[in-house]
Amino acid sequence: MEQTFLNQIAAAMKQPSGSLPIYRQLANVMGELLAQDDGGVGSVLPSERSLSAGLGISRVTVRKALDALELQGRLQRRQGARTVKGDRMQKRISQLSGFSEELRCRGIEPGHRWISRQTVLPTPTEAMALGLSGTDSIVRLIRVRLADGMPLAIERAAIPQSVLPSSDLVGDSLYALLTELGVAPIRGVQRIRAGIMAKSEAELLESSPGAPLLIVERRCFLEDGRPVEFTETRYNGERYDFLTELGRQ
Amino acid sequence: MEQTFLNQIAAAMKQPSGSLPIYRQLANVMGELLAQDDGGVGSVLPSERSLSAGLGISRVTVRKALDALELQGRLQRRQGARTVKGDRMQKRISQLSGFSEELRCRGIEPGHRWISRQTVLPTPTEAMALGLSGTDSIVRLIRVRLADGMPLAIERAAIPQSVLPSSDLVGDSLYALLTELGVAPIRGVQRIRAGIMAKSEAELLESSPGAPLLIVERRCFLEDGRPVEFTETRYNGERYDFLTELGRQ
DNA sequence: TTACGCCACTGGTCTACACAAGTAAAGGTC
DNA sequence: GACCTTTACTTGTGTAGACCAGTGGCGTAA
Repeated sequence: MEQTFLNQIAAAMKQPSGSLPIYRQLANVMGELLAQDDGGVGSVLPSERSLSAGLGISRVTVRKALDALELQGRLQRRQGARTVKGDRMQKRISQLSGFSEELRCRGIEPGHRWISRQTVLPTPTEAMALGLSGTDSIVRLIRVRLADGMPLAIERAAIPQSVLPSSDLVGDSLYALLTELGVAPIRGVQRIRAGIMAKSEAELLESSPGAPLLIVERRCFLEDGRPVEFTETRYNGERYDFLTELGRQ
Repeated sequence: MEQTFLNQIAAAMKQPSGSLPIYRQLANVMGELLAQDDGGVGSVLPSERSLSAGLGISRVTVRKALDALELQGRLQRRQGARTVKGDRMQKRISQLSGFSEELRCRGIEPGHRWISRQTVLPTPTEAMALGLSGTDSIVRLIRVRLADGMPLAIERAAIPQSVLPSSDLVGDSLYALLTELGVAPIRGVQRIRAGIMAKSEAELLESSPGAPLLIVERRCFLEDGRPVEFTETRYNGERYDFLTELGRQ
């Protein structure tokens, strides 16, 4: 087992992969093998030293790759004992991903119904969140998000016009468009709170006034700190919840 | 500035701190200094090499400490440019910490009022969450959590009796006790959802029925996967919310 | 058979060095 | 003054080697 694993890694590492650092390549390759591998939780992996020797990579570099994989929960290490495969298959909510992507990961077919899509001036809240003056236009997108055809949430997104020139460009996936434009956000902060459904919201969500709402506000940034998006999503509290992992360290 | 910063670190590092690895000591010390320091975001920190030389620590070790701090968002690094102070002062919810600790970080004085504290048989939900049979006893702790004297949440914790022999041992902080017993949890999963306040809950929280609730269920484990704690906390949705960071990578 | 201790091996920490890649400021040229 | 080049310095990546501490299997002694 160990030898085959090592050979698989060696083979995969030989393929050119765009001049990534070695430790990152190794983490990617091992991550894929861990995902494919049928062996359940607890499968034993090659030791650091045999990886180092077998791949011709220094042990320090191997450890950097393993550090990353351990942080992701893909493997478990214990001093003195062998490194074994980890158990976290679920997505962490701390990942930055679009609504559709997240739902598909849960095995649910995402969808949406547009409520409005226009270029307007921001509300004070939106202007504050995006660091704009009141006279800088934004693109505001409001839609009902569907899960397997049922209304799940009301989403209200604001993007500076300097980032997204026109609301007409937006198709199904906002994230896909932002990626295409080269302004995909990579950092963000998120606030989660509870609320009560108003009558207008209850109609859109096919529920009843007074039902619980899970409200998520999200601000996303580019690497340089430029704000890209401010989104408020009001989930039907009876149909949705969040899973978070609480971390070592 | 740089020299004083270096001296402060050197002084703090001299104090014994329980045989932690050097890189962890350094990360802690620098973390505290970053928190105290009045210099705003962007303050320049000493270079890796000057830290290494000034403290008599190898650069690799210094880098491990800086890696940890960067991961926490306490500082920002850019190849070729100097390392500067970061902007995240808030705690990440993905940290595993007790209620009191978390509130103190927000500058609020925590408190609690016991409702009950007993050794009983688990409910089916608790037994499932803790991986127990229905005949294994648990310690169940129910209390109202206070923030600056105001009721903030109702907390209901279940701990296997094999972990916590008696409910009498529990004082103010459950986490402090678990740490003392050597069974402090280090991993966990958390579910966040919304609900509506019932009459009995509204009385305890000094609110009114129908108000929003933020419900957090948490399962915590030891390193080896042994469950330690299952807690449901029902926060007053009008007085509390969660902040999460969404992550690069 | 059981208990203990040894030992090979594992991951955890640390050092010292080297080169690559990026930044910013000093200095010169026009 | 505006612009470009040089240069000193920064962080990023990688290597080789060392020692420590914990694990688990094997052999030996009770």
